[in-house]
Amino acid sequence: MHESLIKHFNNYTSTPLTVREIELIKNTFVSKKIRKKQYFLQEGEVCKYAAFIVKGAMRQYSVDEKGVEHIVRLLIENWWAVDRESFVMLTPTVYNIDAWEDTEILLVTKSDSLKLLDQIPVMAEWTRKLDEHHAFASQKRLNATISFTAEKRYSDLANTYPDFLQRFPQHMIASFLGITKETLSRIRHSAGSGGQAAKK
Amino acid sequence: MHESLIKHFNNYTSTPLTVREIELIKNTFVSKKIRKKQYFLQEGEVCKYAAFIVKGAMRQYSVDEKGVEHIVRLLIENWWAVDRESFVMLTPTVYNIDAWEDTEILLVTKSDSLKLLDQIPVMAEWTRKLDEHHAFASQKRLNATISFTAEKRYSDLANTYPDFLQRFPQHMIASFLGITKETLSRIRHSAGSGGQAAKK
DNA sequence: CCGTTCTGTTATCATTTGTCAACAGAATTT
DNA sequence: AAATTCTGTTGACAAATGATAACAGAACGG
Repeated sequence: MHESLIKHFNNYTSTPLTVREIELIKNTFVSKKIRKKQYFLQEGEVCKYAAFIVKGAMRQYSVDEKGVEHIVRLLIENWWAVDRESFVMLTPTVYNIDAWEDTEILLVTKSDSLKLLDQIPVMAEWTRKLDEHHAFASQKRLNATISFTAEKRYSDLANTYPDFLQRFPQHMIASFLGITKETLSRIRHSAGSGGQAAKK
Repeated sequence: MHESLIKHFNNYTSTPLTVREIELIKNTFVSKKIRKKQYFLQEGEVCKYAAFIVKGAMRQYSVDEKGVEHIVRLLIENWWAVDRESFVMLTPTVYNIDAWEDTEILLVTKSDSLKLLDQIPVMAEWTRKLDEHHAFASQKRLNATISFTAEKRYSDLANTYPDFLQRFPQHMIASFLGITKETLSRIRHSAGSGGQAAKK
């Protein structure tokens, strides 16, 4: 069950984890299952856990005054479900995170993650790499959002994360792109070129 | 000249820098002046330096096929001008960074920054804090971009970074917000409520 | 099995934003 | 001082997107 997490660590570091370190990690991360539509985090709470997704799919979103959901992240296997600001600063979150598929996650608290950071030397490198990775992705997405048309953003998404289109319904993809589901529907049917419209 | 950089370091760490460490930093960061409209980085280059802005203002932007500039970041004193992906991965950048005011910066190369990371223990903490800070800001901006109207984004900007409105012309603010200058002009004049339209 | 919800599409109309063009005052350059 | 560029505004029109509603098949739950 922890195998994918170990793999994930090793993917981001130059030195593989030792047996002892692996044991430490296995003893620290707690496994949990979340059913479809269950909340992992709700607006107003403090995000007490960071969750590594072993299997399943989740989404992170805010809700505006009109009750409309705005999805800021879609999450699948090997991604982390966490509101980092709330997790690090211990402030109430403005986001909700819930499961879209039945999901299996590995939980760690802030204090436990800090302990691991002390006990496992390569954790520092891992954290840095992951942060960098995250910063790159954010920068790209921001640039795409202000520079590209909705159509281009959709085809980018289709190329970069084709899984998303299979696993999340269109209205969630639309929300993630910052457009309505009707607009996405039209984009898909007009600009059939890049779209996997007819894929079954 | 390096004072603001030292202050900046101490702001992000729990332990102040020692005299020796301060010397090290002063010897590593190279001062440079850039005149208004000069490039610090051009599309296609590798971003060899990270630049701490001591005084002045800069902007980072991409240019699309039609030649339109899309500003992804506006930068002033105590901010870092760098395309992190290019700097870290040594890949060609897709961005341009240039000076909007005559600007004084402190430069560091990747290898020098890694040396400092070895020699100064609190640098690791500093890096982490800065990355976190950056991640929080990115998340917020992303959420704002997909959730809020252009009008709300503008008033948010006016509240969060009032300096920007004074120091950058409106067409840059507009580009930064992902709208045209005409739209921004109209927003400012209709929704006078939150706007500092009449401020001199 | 039936009713309900969910999902995606389409149509119509309203709103927002973009595009193009013209303009005027300010700032800059020569 | 004159010419040029920069900046911000405005108008008219076009294009993109949103809002609302209706619809139908799929998936789901009792």
